[in-house]
Amino acid sequence: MPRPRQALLSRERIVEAAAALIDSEGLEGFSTRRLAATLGVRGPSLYNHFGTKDAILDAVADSITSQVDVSYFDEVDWREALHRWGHSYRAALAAHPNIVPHLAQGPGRRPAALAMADAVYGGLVRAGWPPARATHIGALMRYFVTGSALGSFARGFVEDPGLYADQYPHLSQAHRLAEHQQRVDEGAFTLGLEALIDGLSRTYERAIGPLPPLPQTGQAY
Amino acid sequence: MPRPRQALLSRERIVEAAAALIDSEGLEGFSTRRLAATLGVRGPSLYNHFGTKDAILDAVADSITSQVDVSYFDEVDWREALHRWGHSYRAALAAHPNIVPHLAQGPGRRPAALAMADAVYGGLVRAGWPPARATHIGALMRYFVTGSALGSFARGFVEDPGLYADQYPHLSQAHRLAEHQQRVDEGAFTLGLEALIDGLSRTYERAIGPLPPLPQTGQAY
DNA sequence: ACCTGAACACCGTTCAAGT
DNA sequence: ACCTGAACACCGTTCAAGT
Repeated sequence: MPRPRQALLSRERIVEAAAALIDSEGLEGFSTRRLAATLGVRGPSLYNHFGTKDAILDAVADSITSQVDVSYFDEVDWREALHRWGHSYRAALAAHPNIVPHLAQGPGRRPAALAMADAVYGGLVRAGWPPARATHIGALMRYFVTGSALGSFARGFVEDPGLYADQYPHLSQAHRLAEHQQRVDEGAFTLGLEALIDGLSRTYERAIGPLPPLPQTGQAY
Repeated sequence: MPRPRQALLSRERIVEAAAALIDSEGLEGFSTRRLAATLGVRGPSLYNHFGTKDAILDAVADSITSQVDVSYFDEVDWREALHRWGHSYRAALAAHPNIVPHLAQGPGRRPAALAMADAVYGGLVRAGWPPARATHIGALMRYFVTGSALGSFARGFVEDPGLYADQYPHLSQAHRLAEHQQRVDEGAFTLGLEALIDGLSRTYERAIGPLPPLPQTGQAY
Protein backbone atom coordinates (compact mmCIF):
# COMPACT_ATOMS: atom_id res chain seq x y z
CA MET A 1 0.00 0.00 0.00
CA PRO A 2 1.33 3.46 -0.94
CA ARG A 3 0.45 6.40 1.23
CA PRO A 4 -3.16 7.59 1.54
CA ARG A 5 -3.76 11.30 0.89
CA GLN A 6 -4.14 11.85 4.62
CA ALA A 7 -1.07 10.80 6.65
CA LEU A 8 -1.66 7.70 8.76
CA LEU A 9 0.76 8.71 11.47
CA SER A 10 1.66 11.77 13.50
CA ARG A 11 4.13 12.30 16.31
CA GLU A 12 1.20 12.63 18.69
CA ARG A 13 -0.42 9.35 17.70
CA ILE A 14 2.93 7.57 17.91
CA VAL A 15 3.67 8.91 21.40
CA GLU A 16 0.23 7.96 22.66
CA ALA A 17 0.45 4.42 21.30
CA ALA A 18 4.02 4.04 22.56
CA ALA A 19 3.03 5.03 26.10
CA ALA A 20 0.20 2.50 26.05
CA LEU A 21 2.49 -0.25 24.75
CA ILE A 22 5.17 0.48 27.37
CA ASP A 23 2.53 0.48 30.09
CA SER A 24 1.19 -2.90 29.07
CA GLU A 25 4.36 -4.68 27.93
CA GLY A 26 7.22 -2.99 29.71
CA LEU A 27 10.35 -1.53 28.21
CA GLU A 28 11.51 -4.99 27.08
CA GLY A 29 8.26 -5.71 25.26
CA PHE A 30 8.37 -2.36 23.51
CA SER A 31 9.72 -2.66 19.96
CA THR A 32 9.37 -0.41 16.96
CA ARG A 33 7.80 -3.24 14.99
CA ARG A 34 5.19 -3.96 17.64
CA LEU A 35 4.45 -0.27 18.02
CA ALA A 36 4.01 0.05 14.28
CA ALA A 37 1.64 -2.92 14.28
CA THR A 38 -0.65 -1.31 16.88
CA LEU A 39 -0.77 1.74 14.61
CA GLY A 40 -1.59 -0.27 11.50
CA VAL A 41 1.69 0.39 9.69
CA ARG A 42 5.08 -1.30 9.18
CA GLY A 43 8.14 -0.67 11.33
CA PRO A 44 10.08 1.61 8.96
CA SER A 45 7.17 4.07 8.74
CA LEU A 46 7.99 5.34 12.21
CA TYR A 47 11.29 6.69 10.90
CA ASN A 48 9.43 9.34 8.93
CA HIS A 49 8.43 10.89 12.26
CA PHE A 50 11.23 10.04 14.71
CA GLY A 51 14.93 9.54 14.12
CA THR A 52 15.35 6.58 16.45
CA LYS A 53 13.51 4.42 18.95
CA ASP A 54 15.26 6.42 21.66
CA ALA A 55 13.71 9.65 20.36
CA ILE A 56 10.28 8.04 20.74
CA LEU A 57 11.12 7.15 24.33
CA ASP A 58 12.21 10.74 24.96
CA ALA A 59 8.91 12.04 23.65
CA VAL A 60 6.93 9.62 25.82
CA ALA A 61 8.99 10.60 28.86
CA ASP A 62 8.45 14.28 28.24
CA SER A 63 4.72 13.92 27.75
CA ILE A 64 4.57 12.27 31.17
CA THR A 65 6.74 14.96 32.76
CA SER A 66 4.44 17.61 31.31
CA GLN A 67 1.67 16.25 33.57
CA VAL A 68 3.56 17.43 36.67
CA ASP A 69 2.14 20.64 38.07
CA VAL A 70 4.72 23.21 39.23
CA SER A 71 2.60 26.32 38.73
CA TYR A 72 2.45 27.18 42.46
CA PHE A 73 6.21 27.35 42.96
CA ASP A 74 6.36 31.11 43.05
CA GLU A 75 3.16 31.52 45.04
CA VAL A 76 3.31 29.37 48.16
CA ASP A 77 5.87 28.71 50.90
CA TRP A 78 8.70 26.47 49.69
CA ARG A 79 7.74 23.73 52.17
CA GLU A 80 4.22 23.64 50.81
CA ALA A 81 5.57 23.77 47.25
CA LEU A 82 7.85 20.75 47.84
CA HIS A 83 4.88 18.92 49.30
CA ARG A 84 2.67 19.57 46.28
CA TRP A 85 5.47 18.93 43.83
CA GLY A 86 6.37 15.63 45.46
CA HIS A 87 2.85 14.31 45.24
CA SER A 88 2.18 15.60 41.72
CA TYR A 89 5.53 14.33 40.42
CA ARG A 90 5.05 10.90 41.94
CA ALA A 91 1.48 10.58 40.67
CA ALA A 92 2.58 11.33 37.11
CA LEU A 93 5.45 8.82 37.18
CA ALA A 94 3.71 6.07 39.14
CA ALA A 95 1.03 5.98 36.43
CA HIS A 96 3.77 4.82 34.01
CA PRO A 97 6.38 2.99 36.09
CA ASN A 98 7.91 1.14 33.14
CA ILE A 99 9.29 4.27 31.59
CA VAL A 100 10.86 5.64 34.79
CA PRO A 101 14.34 4.17 34.13
CA HIS A 102 14.49 6.18 30.91
CA LEU A 103 13.07 9.34 32.42
CA ALA A 104 15.41 9.15 35.42
CA GLN A 105 18.41 9.77 33.17
CA GLY A 106 17.73 13.48 33.56
CA PRO A 107 16.08 16.23 31.54
CA GLY A 108 18.51 16.08 28.63
CA ARG A 109 16.88 18.22 25.97
CA ARG A 110 13.30 17.47 26.94
CA PRO A 111 11.36 20.74 27.23
CA ALA A 112 8.88 19.71 29.96
CA ALA A 113 11.65 18.34 32.14
CA LEU A 114 13.71 21.50 31.70
CA ALA A 115 10.70 23.69 32.48
CA MET A 116 10.08 21.69 35.65
CA ALA A 117 13.71 21.99 36.77
CA ASP A 118 13.62 25.71 36.05
CA ALA A 119 10.50 26.31 38.12
CA VAL A 120 11.76 24.30 41.08
CA TYR A 121 15.23 25.78 41.15
CA GLY A 122 13.89 29.31 40.72
CA GLY A 123 11.38 28.86 43.50
CA LEU A 124 13.94 27.53 45.95
CA VAL A 125 16.45 30.30 45.29
CA ARG A 126 13.72 32.89 45.67
CA ALA A 127 12.85 31.30 49.01
CA GLY A 128 16.34 32.03 50.30
CA TRP A 129 18.19 28.79 49.63
CA PRO A 130 21.77 29.25 48.40
CA PRO A 131 22.08 28.16 44.73
CA ALA A 132 24.15 25.08 45.53
CA ARG A 133 21.57 23.96 48.08
CA ALA A 134 18.68 24.60 45.69
CA THR A 135 20.42 22.25 43.24
CA HIS A 136 20.82 19.63 45.94
CA ILE A 137 17.16 19.83 46.89
CA GLY A 138 16.05 19.46 43.27
CA ALA A 139 18.33 16.46 42.99
CA LEU A 140 17.30 14.72 46.19
CA MET A 141 13.64 15.17 45.41
CA ARG A 142 14.19 13.54 42.02
CA TYR A 143 16.04 10.68 43.69
CA PHE A 144 13.17 10.07 46.07
CA VAL A 145 10.34 10.39 43.55
CA THR A 146 11.95 8.37 40.76
CA GLY A 147 12.99 5.71 43.25
CA SER A 148 9.45 5.44 44.57
CA ALA A 149 7.95 5.25 41.07
CA LEU A 150 10.56 2.83 39.71
CA GLY A 151 9.33 -0.24 41.50
CA SER A 152 6.75 -0.99 44.12
CA PHE A 153 8.34 -1.93 47.42
CA ALA A 154 5.43 -4.13 48.41
CA ARG A 155 5.23 -6.01 45.11
CA GLY A 156 8.96 -6.67 45.30
CA PHE A 157 8.32 -9.45 47.81
CA VAL A 158 7.23 -12.80 46.45
CA GLU A 159 3.85 -14.08 47.68
CA ASP A 160 5.26 -17.41 48.84
CA PRO A 161 5.26 -17.83 52.64
CA GLY A 162 7.68 -20.74 52.44
CA LEU A 163 10.40 -18.51 51.04
CA TYR A 164 10.70 -16.48 54.23
CA ALA A 165 9.73 -18.89 56.99
CA ASP A 166 13.07 -20.54 57.68
CA GLN A 167 15.84 -18.21 56.73
CA TYR A 168 14.57 -14.69 57.34
CA PRO A 169 13.17 -14.52 60.87
CA HIS A 170 11.80 -10.99 60.65
CA LEU A 171 10.16 -11.37 57.24
CA SER A 172 7.58 -13.97 58.25
CA GLN A 173 4.77 -11.67 57.09
CA ALA A 174 6.51 -10.40 53.95
CA HIS A 175 4.44 -12.64 51.68
CA ARG A 176 1.37 -10.56 52.58
CA LEU A 177 2.90 -7.24 51.53
CA ALA A 178 1.66 -7.48 47.96
CA GLU A 179 -1.97 -7.58 49.16
CA HIS A 180 -1.53 -4.13 50.63
CA GLN A 181 0.62 -2.77 47.82
CA GLN A 182 -0.95 0.63 47.43
CA ARG A 183 -1.31 1.36 51.15
CA VAL A 184 2.30 0.35 51.84
CA ASP A 185 3.86 2.26 48.96
CA GLU A 186 1.83 5.40 49.49
CA GLY A 187 2.37 5.31 53.25
CA ALA A 188 6.11 4.99 52.75
CA PHE A 189 6.21 7.78 50.20
CA THR A 190 4.19 10.14 52.38
CA LEU A 191 6.24 9.40 55.50
CA GLY A 192 9.46 9.98 53.56
CA LEU A 193 8.30 13.18 51.92
CA GLU A 194 7.14 14.69 55.23
CA ALA A 195 10.38 13.64 56.94
CA LEU A 196 12.41 15.12 54.10
CA ILE A 197 10.61 18.47 54.22
CA ASP A 198 10.75 18.49 58.00
CA GLY A 199 14.47 17.79 58.01
CA LEU A 200 15.13 20.42 55.35
CA SER A 201 13.14 22.95 57.39
CA ARG A 202 15.49 22.39 60.33
CA THR A 203 18.50 22.82 58.06
CA TYR A 204 17.02 26.07 56.81
CA GLU A 205 16.43 27.38 60.32
CA ARG A 206 19.90 26.40 61.44
CA ALA A 207 21.70 27.96 58.50
CA ILE A 208 19.51 30.62 56.95
CA GLY A 209 16.86 31.95 59.25
CA PRO A 210 13.53 31.44 60.99
CA LEU A 211 10.56 30.02 59.09
CA PRO A 212 6.96 31.10 59.62
CA PRO A 213 4.64 28.42 61.02
CA LEU A 214 2.63 26.58 58.41
CA PRO A 215 -1.21 26.54 58.60
CA GLN A 216 -1.30 22.81 59.34
CA THR A 217 1.65 20.52 59.75
CA GLY A 218 2.96 17.88 62.08
CA GLN A 219 0.04 15.48 61.94
CA ALA A 220 2.11 13.21 59.75
CA TYR A 221 2.16 10.16 61.92
CA MET B 1 35.12 -27.71 19.72
CA PRO B 2 33.64 -30.22 22.19
CA ARG B 3 34.04 -29.60 25.89
CA PRO B 4 37.49 -29.65 27.50
CA ARG B 5 37.90 -31.90 30.51
CA GLN B 6 37.80 -28.88 32.78
CA ALA B 7 34.61 -26.82 32.41
CA LEU B 8 35.19 -23.47 30.71
CA LEU B 9 32.37 -21.70 32.53
CA SER B 10 31.04 -21.43 36.05
CA ARG B 11 28.22 -19.37 37.51
CA GLU B 12 30.82 -17.21 39.23
CA ARG B 13 32.79 -16.47 36.08
CA ILE B 14 29.57 -15.67 34.20
CA VAL B 15 28.33 -13.26 36.88
CA GLU B 16 31.65 -11.48 37.01
CA ALA B 17 31.86 -11.04 33.25
CA ALA B 18 28.19 -10.01 33.07
CA ALA B 19 28.70 -7.27 35.67
CA ALA B 20 31.69 -5.94 33.74
CA LEU B 21 29.77 -5.97 30.45
CA ILE B 22 26.76 -4.20 31.97
CA ASP B 23 29.05 -1.60 33.53
CA SER B 24 30.72 -0.84 30.23
CA GLU B 25 27.87 -1.24 27.76
CA GLY B 26 24.69 -0.65 29.74
CA LEU B 27 21.67 -2.89 29.96
CA GLU B 28 20.90 -2.36 26.24
CA GLY B 29 24.38 -3.39 25.18
CA PHE B 30 24.24 -6.50 27.33
CA SER B 31 23.35 -9.59 25.29
CA THR B 32 23.88 -13.26 25.94
CA ARG B 33 25.88 -13.57 22.74
CA ARG B 34 28.19 -10.71 23.62
CA LEU B 35 28.61 -12.02 27.14
CA ALA B 36 29.47 -15.46 25.76
CA ALA B 37 32.05 -13.89 23.43
CA THR B 38 33.88 -12.18 26.32
CA LEU B 39 34.06 -15.60 27.99
CA GLY B 40 35.38 -17.35 24.89
CA VAL B 41 32.29 -19.49 24.27
CA ARG B 42 29.12 -19.40 22.14
CA GLY B 43 25.79 -18.02 23.31
CA PRO B 44 24.00 -21.30 24.00
CA SER B 45 26.72 -22.44 26.42
CA LEU B 46 25.39 -20.03 29.03
CA TYR B 47 22.19 -22.06 29.22
CA ASN B 48 24.07 -24.86 30.89
CA HIS B 49 24.55 -22.60 33.91
CA PHE B 50 21.55 -20.24 33.93
CA GLY B 51 18.00 -20.80 32.77
CA THR B 52 17.51 -17.39 31.17
CA LYS B 53 19.19 -14.05 30.63
CA ASP B 54 17.00 -12.69 33.42
CA ALA B 55 18.44 -15.24 35.85
CA ILE B 56 21.92 -13.92 35.03
CA LEU B 57 20.72 -10.39 35.77
CA ASP B 58 19.31 -11.57 39.09
CA ALA B 59 22.64 -13.12 40.03
CA VAL B 60 24.53 -9.94 39.12
CA ALA B 61 22.05 -7.86 41.13
CA ASP B 62 22.39 -10.07 44.16
CA SER B 63 26.17 -10.07 44.06
CA ILE B 64 26.03 -6.27 44.19
CA THR B 65 23.50 -6.28 47.03
CA SER B 66 25.76 -8.63 48.97
CA GLN B 67 28.32 -5.79 49.14
CA VAL B 68 26.00 -3.76 51.36
CA ASP B 69 27.00 -3.90 55.02
CA VAL B 70 24.12 -4.26 57.49
CA SER B 71 26.06 -6.00 60.27
CA TYR B 72 25.68 -3.10 62.74
CA PHE B 73 21.89 -3.00 62.66
CA ASP B 74 21.47 -4.70 66.01
CA GLU B 75 24.36 -2.90 67.65
CA VAL B 76 23.99 0.84 67.16
CA ASP B 77 21.17 3.38 67.53
CA TRP B 78 18.69 3.17 64.65
CA ARG B 79 19.56 6.68 63.48
CA GLU B 80 23.21 5.77 63.20
CA ALA B 81 22.27 2.48 61.53
CA LEU B 82 20.18 4.24 58.87
CA HIS B 83 23.06 6.59 58.27
CA ARG B 84 25.57 3.80 57.74
CA TRP B 85 23.13 1.73 55.71
CA GLY B 86 22.29 4.64 53.42
CA HIS B 87 25.91 5.31 52.59
CA SER B 88 26.90 1.66 52.20
CA TYR B 89 23.83 0.86 50.10
CA ARG B 90 24.37 3.83 47.81
CA ALA B 91 28.09 3.12 47.39
CA ALA B 92 27.36 -0.45 46.30
CA LEU B 93 24.71 0.56 43.77
CA ALA B 94 26.39 3.70 42.45
CA ALA B 95 29.37 1.55 41.45
CA HIS B 96 27.02 -0.25 39.00
CA PRO B 97 24.33 2.25 38.01
CA ASN B 98 23.28 0.40 34.86
CA ILE B 99 21.89 -2.52 36.75
CA VAL B 100 19.86 -0.45 39.23
CA PRO B 101 16.60 -0.60 37.21
CA HIS B 102 16.68 -4.38 37.50
CA LEU B 103 17.68 -4.42 41.15
CA ALA B 104 15.01 -1.85 42.06
CA GLN B 105 12.26 -4.35 41.23
CA GLY B 106 12.64 -5.68 44.75
CA PRO B 107 14.32 -8.62 46.46
CA GLY B 108 12.24 -11.29 44.73
CA ARG B 109 14.02 -14.53 45.59
CA ARG B 110 17.51 -13.05 45.79
CA PRO B 111 19.17 -14.17 49.05
CA ALA B 112 21.37 -11.12 49.69
CA ALA B 113 18.46 -8.75 49.14
CA LEU B 114 16.25 -10.76 51.47
CA ALA B 115 18.97 -10.88 54.13
CA MET B 116 19.36 -7.11 53.88
CA ALA B 117 15.61 -6.52 54.22
CA ASP B 118 15.51 -8.88 57.17
CA ALA B 119 18.31 -7.10 59.04
CA VAL B 120 16.85 -3.65 58.44
CA TYR B 121 13.29 -4.54 59.37
CA GLY B 122 14.40 -6.46 62.45
CA GLY B 123 16.60 -3.61 63.62
CA LEU B 124 13.87 -1.01 63.25
CA VAL B 125 11.27 -3.07 65.08
CA ARG B 126 13.72 -3.75 67.89
CA ALA B 127 14.31 0.01 68.12
CA GLY B 128 10.65 0.56 68.91
CA TRP B 129 9.14 1.34 65.51
CA PRO B 130 5.72 -0.22 64.95
CA PRO B 131 5.92 -2.97 62.28
CA ALA B 132 4.00 -0.97 59.67
CA ARG B 133 6.33 1.98 60.15
CA ALA B 134 9.42 -0.22 59.98
CA THR B 135 8.17 -1.42 56.58
CA HIS B 136 7.64 2.16 55.45
CA ILE B 137 11.14 3.17 56.50
CA GLY B 138 12.70 0.23 54.66
CA ALA B 139 10.70 1.21 51.60
CA LEU B 140 11.45 4.91 51.65
CA MET B 141 15.15 4.28 52.13
CA ARG B 142 15.11 2.01 49.10
CA TYR B 143 13.31 4.68 47.10
CA PHE B 144 15.90 7.27 47.98
CA VAL B 145 18.98 5.11 47.47
CA THR B 146 17.88 3.47 44.22
CA GLY B 147 16.75 6.82 42.88
CA SER B 148 20.10 8.36 43.67
CA ALA B 149 22.02 5.49 42.09
CA LEU B 150 19.78 5.22 39.03
CA GLY B 151 21.00 8.30 37.27
CA SER B 152 23.30 11.15 38.12
CA PHE B 153 21.39 14.39 38.59
CA ALA B 154 24.32 16.50 37.45
CA ARG B 155 25.04 14.47 34.32
CA GLY B 156 21.38 14.69 33.37
CA PHE B 157 21.91 18.23 32.14
CA VAL B 158 23.40 18.68 28.69
CA GLU B 159 26.68 20.60 28.53
CA ASP B 160 25.40 23.07 25.95
CA PRO B 161 24.97 26.61 27.30
CA GLY B 162 22.80 27.63 24.37
CA LEU B 163 20.11 25.14 25.37
CA TYR B 164 19.28 27.00 28.56
CA ALA B 165 20.09 30.61 27.81
CA ASP B 166 16.83 31.75 26.27
CA GLN B 167 14.03 29.61 27.57
CA TYR B 168 14.94 28.61 31.10
CA PRO B 169 15.89 31.76 33.03
CA HIS B 170 17.03 30.01 36.20
CA LEU B 171 19.09 27.32 34.52
CA SER B 172 21.71 29.60 32.98
CA GLN B 173 24.47 27.70 34.81
CA ALA B 174 23.04 24.23 34.30
CA HIS B 175 25.52 23.42 31.55
CA ARG B 176 28.29 23.48 34.17
CA LEU B 177 26.68 20.89 36.44
CA ALA B 178 28.35 17.95 34.74
CA GLU B 179 31.80 19.31 35.63
CA HIS B 180 30.95 18.95 39.30
CA GLN B 181 29.05 15.70 38.96
CA GLN B 182 30.42 13.89 41.97
CA ARG B 183 30.26 16.84 44.36
CA VAL B 184 26.68 17.67 43.34
CA ASP B 185 25.34 14.12 43.52
CA GLU B 186 27.06 13.28 46.79
CA GLY B 187 26.07 16.59 48.35
CA ALA B 188 22.45 16.04 47.40
CA PHE B 189 22.46 12.49 48.69
CA THR B 190 24.03 13.46 52.01
CA LEU B 191 21.68 16.40 52.52
CA GLY B 192 18.68 14.20 51.77
CA LEU B 193 19.80 11.34 53.98
CA GLU B 194 20.43 13.64 56.95
CA ALA B 195 17.09 15.40 56.42
CA LEU B 196 15.31 12.06 56.20
CA ILE B 197 16.83 10.74 59.42
CA ASP B 198 16.25 14.07 61.15
CA GLY B 199 12.60 14.12 60.08
CA LEU B 200 12.10 10.49 61.12
CA SER B 201 13.62 11.27 64.52
CA ARG B 202 10.98 13.95 65.09
CA THR B 203 8.25 11.52 64.07
CA TYR B 204 9.63 9.01 66.55
CA GLU B 205 9.70 11.54 69.37
CA ARG B 206 6.20 12.73 68.61
CA ALA B 207 4.64 9.29 68.40
CA ILE B 208 6.81 6.83 70.31
CA GLY B 209 9.07 8.44 72.87
CA PRO B 210 12.19 10.44 73.61
CA LEU B 211 15.46 9.66 71.84
CA PRO B 212 18.89 9.87 73.47
CA PRO B 213 21.21 12.52 72.04
CA LEU B 214 23.66 11.23 69.47
CA PRO B 215 27.44 11.68 69.99
CA GLN B 216 27.70 14.11 67.08
CA THR B 217 24.91 15.29 64.87
CA GLY B 218 23.45 18.44 63.46
CA GLN B 219 26.52 19.74 61.68
CA ALA B 220 25.04 18.66 58.39
CA TYR B 221 24.90 22.01 56.72
C1' DA C 1 28.04 -32.70 32.22
C1' DC C 2 28.93 -29.12 29.12
C1' DC C 3 29.99 -27.00 24.69
C1' DT C 4 28.59 -26.75 19.69
C1' DG C 5 26.15 -25.35 15.10
C1' DA C 6 21.80 -24.85 13.14
C1' DA C 7 17.47 -23.08 13.49
C1' DC C 8 13.36 -20.19 15.00
C1' DA C 9 11.06 -16.06 15.75
C1' DC C 10 12.31 -11.97 16.75
C1' DC C 11 15.06 -7.01 16.92
C1' DG C 12 16.54 -1.53 15.09
C1' DT C 13 17.61 0.71 11.11
C1' DT C 14 18.68 1.85 6.12
C1' DC C 15 17.34 2.47 1.58
C1' DA C 16 15.53 2.33 -3.00
C1' DA C 17 11.00 2.22 -4.89
C1' DG C 18 6.49 3.68 -5.01
C1' DT C 19 2.66 7.50 -5.12
C1' DA D 1 5.88 13.86 2.13
C1' DC D 2 5.13 9.40 3.75
C1' DC D 3 4.45 4.43 3.49
C1' DT D 4 6.42 0.00 1.61
C1' DG D 5 9.27 -4.53 1.04
C1' DA D 6 13.80 -6.17 1.12
C1' DA D 7 17.92 -6.36 3.38
C1' DC D 8 21.60 -6.11 7.10
C1' DA D 9 23.48 -7.17 11.36
C1' DC D 10 21.84 -8.26 15.29
C1' DC D 11 18.74 -10.62 19.41
C1' DG D 12 17.09 -14.90 23.26
C1' DT D 13 16.34 -19.54 23.31
C1' DT D 14 15.78 -24.55 21.91
C1' DC D 15 17.62 -28.74 20.52
C1' DA D 16 19.96 -32.58 18.55
C1' DA D 17 24.69 -33.85 18.15
C1' DG D 18 29.06 -34.33 19.90
C1' DT D 19 32.55 -35.87 23.68
